[in-house]
Amino acid sequence: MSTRGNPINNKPTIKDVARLCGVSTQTISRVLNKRPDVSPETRERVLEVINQLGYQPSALARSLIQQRSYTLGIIIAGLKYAGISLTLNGIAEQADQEGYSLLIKELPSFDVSDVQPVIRSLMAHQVEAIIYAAPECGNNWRNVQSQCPRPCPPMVFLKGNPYSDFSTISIDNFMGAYLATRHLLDQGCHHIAHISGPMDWWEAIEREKGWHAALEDAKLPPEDRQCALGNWSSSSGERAFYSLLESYPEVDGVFAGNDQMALSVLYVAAKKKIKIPEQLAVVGFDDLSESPYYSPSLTTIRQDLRMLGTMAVKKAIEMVNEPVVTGDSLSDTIVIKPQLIVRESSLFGRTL
Amino acid sequence: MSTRGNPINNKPTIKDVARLCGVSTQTISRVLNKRPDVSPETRERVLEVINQLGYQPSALARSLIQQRSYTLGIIIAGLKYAGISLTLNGIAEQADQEGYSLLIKELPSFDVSDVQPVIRSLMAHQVEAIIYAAPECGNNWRNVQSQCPRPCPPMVFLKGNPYSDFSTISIDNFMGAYLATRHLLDQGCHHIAHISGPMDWWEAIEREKGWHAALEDAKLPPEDRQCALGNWSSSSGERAFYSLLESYPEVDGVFAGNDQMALSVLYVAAKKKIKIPEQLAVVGFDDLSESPYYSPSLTTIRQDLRMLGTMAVKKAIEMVNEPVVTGDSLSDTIVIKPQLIVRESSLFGRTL
DNA sequence: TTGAAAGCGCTAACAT
DNA sequence: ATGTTAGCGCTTTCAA
Repeated sequence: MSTRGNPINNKPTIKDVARLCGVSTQTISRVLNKRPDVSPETRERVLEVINQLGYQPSALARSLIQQRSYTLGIIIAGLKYAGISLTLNGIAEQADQEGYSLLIKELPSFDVSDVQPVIRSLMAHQVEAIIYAAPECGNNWRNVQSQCPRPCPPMVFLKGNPYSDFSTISIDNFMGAYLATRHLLDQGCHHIAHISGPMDWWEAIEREKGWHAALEDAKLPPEDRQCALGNWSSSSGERAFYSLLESYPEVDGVFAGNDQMALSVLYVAAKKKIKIPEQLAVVGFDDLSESPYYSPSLTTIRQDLRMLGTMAVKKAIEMVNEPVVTGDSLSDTIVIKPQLIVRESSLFGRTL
Repeated sequence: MSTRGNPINNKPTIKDVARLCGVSTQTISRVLNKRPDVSPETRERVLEVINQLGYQPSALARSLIQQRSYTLGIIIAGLKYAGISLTLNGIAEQADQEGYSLLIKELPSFDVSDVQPVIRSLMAHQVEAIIYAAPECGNNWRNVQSQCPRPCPPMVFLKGNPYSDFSTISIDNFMGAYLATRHLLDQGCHHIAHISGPMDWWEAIEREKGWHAALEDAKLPPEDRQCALGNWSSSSGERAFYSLLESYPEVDGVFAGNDQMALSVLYVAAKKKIKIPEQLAVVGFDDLSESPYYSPSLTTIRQDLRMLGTMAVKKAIEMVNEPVVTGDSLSDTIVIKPQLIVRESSLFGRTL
């Protein structure tokens, strides 16, 4: 027994609406797409039936015939860490505003060697563009480039090297680190250590470079023992700072690769009765919403991760609508400037 | 001019594969769906062509004909706050494991009165179930219930009252708060204050109730001045604690509604030279990954938000596959127990 | 202003 | 073991 035409059990289709209105499905389609060539009376009757039936056109069928899905594919990693959710916030908001839906995939780790399945799954759903929001680390970006089946939808890469041969949006990590270190120098620090992120991450590398460059510019080229490795987590930051106290006991300033690791420095310092900022000034990176409330409040580098997401969506949609490109334009590379936020953890004997 | 059959410009379809193999599309379909009734040689040839063409079946077309999308709709809110991303992490992982895709919508605020457009958009994409991952506050859950067009896909609600008439998965906030307060009493506190979240949030209400109940059970029924209102943010926690110091100067223990607000208590205490835990014991709620590194490390209530996401997906898929239900089973209501994590902020004169 | 026919890419049902 | 036909829900093209 067919239940077609039974709007009680099944979701109504365009046919149900047409039958109830006594017109063809084309007419319904015209009303749905706000075409002008429908008589006002017909239009009104159709709209009424649509409303009464609670009819909702199938985005699937529409995508299939139009070859447009109005859907973006988002690839992320590390949801359990801070940061990505802010970017996602910007992405979701902008996508919604532009009438796009979001298909989201989370990678099991940051540096996945085989992303084929993820990309293919997104492509199977006809996403019009893909935003690769996992930061560049190891070969992950290049893997994506080489593994993406052609023809491949436009892609935007977030938080990595501003390569000129594809679309990227990045934060200027070098500049952020330089600002942080420069600030410590300005505060009178002469022995500035760095707790870096994993050195296969582009962001960690850039931050380390920025620190290095600022010290060199100040004629204080750093030695290896001034830099300790973390993995972004607070516990790794704790270990890194302990090793720094061993390798570089004269340290009077620390630039940590992120706020979580900086927090551990504050924690260990409190334990060891090292006075902050008097004996040790500390600067982080990220400006988490809690960092103004660390004890002492944390000087840090603010990066607008939300805007990163907003811009990514804008860029992606722009690429979708762009006439076929031959040779990417330079404007495909966007770099966002970070900002120094000065708080108590770095202010020697002064007040804010 | 048609470019059909030109696998260079257009994505290859099942027809392209069929033509190149010299068989019907049906045979290709059989291979794709791993049906047994294909000769080994044919299968092999088909697979080879598929590979060579980089052919990827259209999930859209498949969803349309099968009336199954293998897609879940996720509704979230407040990505910029901590917590939801962990749940999303659990959701994404479990969905991936079960072969489901995720269509995600973020609400502009927690308590949105008109969710129709969001639900309709998800339904237009034929999602098989919807996970409403925004915590219950105000009338948001009831609004969803009443506004959802019928027939409506199965829905799972996260972080709210365990209503028995639809599927919910919640943390036992009352128990968490009770544990926290009980612990403060055990530590010898007699003047235990509470910094609550907004009182139109179910979670805030439950936590307040748990605190209240624990004090009553200890024959110390709290007065109004012992409770201050926050909005989950650190800055609101700061204001709340200042007002508490006014209204309830004898306070010797604080149970804060979340870790961010607890952090502010530590911050203000440090400023005012209030010794923690000697003069004031503090307990938070959430167990953020940073809270072991606050100064002092924060005693808190751990809730497994990641598992919440995992269970939500399992439940949603279960409901999809469930034969038509008449009267929801009681097992639709799942409550997860939280756990007390004791750290320095509440340990009077003892060590861990 | 409206309708009929064709087809998007795929699969279910029935043939052979 | 394979092919044919029909159709998912919609829009495009063409005709009336």
